[in-house]
Amino acid sequence: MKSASMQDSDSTDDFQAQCTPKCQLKSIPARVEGLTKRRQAANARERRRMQGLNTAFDSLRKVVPQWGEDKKLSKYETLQMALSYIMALNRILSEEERYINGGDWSSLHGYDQFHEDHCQNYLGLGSPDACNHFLTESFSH
DNA sequence: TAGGCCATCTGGTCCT
DNA sequence: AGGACCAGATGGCCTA
Repeated sequence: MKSASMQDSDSTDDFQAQCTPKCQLKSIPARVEGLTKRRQAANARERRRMQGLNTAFDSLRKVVPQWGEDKKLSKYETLQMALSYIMALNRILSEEERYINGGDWSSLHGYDQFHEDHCQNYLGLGSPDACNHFLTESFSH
């Protein structure tokens, strides 16, 4: 790729400045090979790291409410969904505490707030039917 | 076909 | 020195 070739030529220039022509002929292929091997090892590590990240995203998708069975949430959507879901659960917990301390379930708004936040801000779903279906699916378990 | 999403490569930076 | 993490670039695939 573009940046790779730039970097390779830069390091080759540095090397040529410190080495005789004979030395260069002998060692450049070995040096390039060494660089290539290190690069490939770094690429493999990066691939593993990103695969680990994707595994984590998959785990998150499993515990977060999801639209239907077919539509896989994107990474961005997964993070936004997790955020609003956690916030909604927090609200429910704090309102439950209020109820236990003499409050009233009619003031339970966490569920509604999650509905409003997520449908409108994150998924851009303005339709009441779509949002109601989402609510039913999300909190039925 | 344009736009969104993703995987991969890469170089730079920080940490151990 | 080597590994982890990050962000930019690039190309492939899919969908409206």
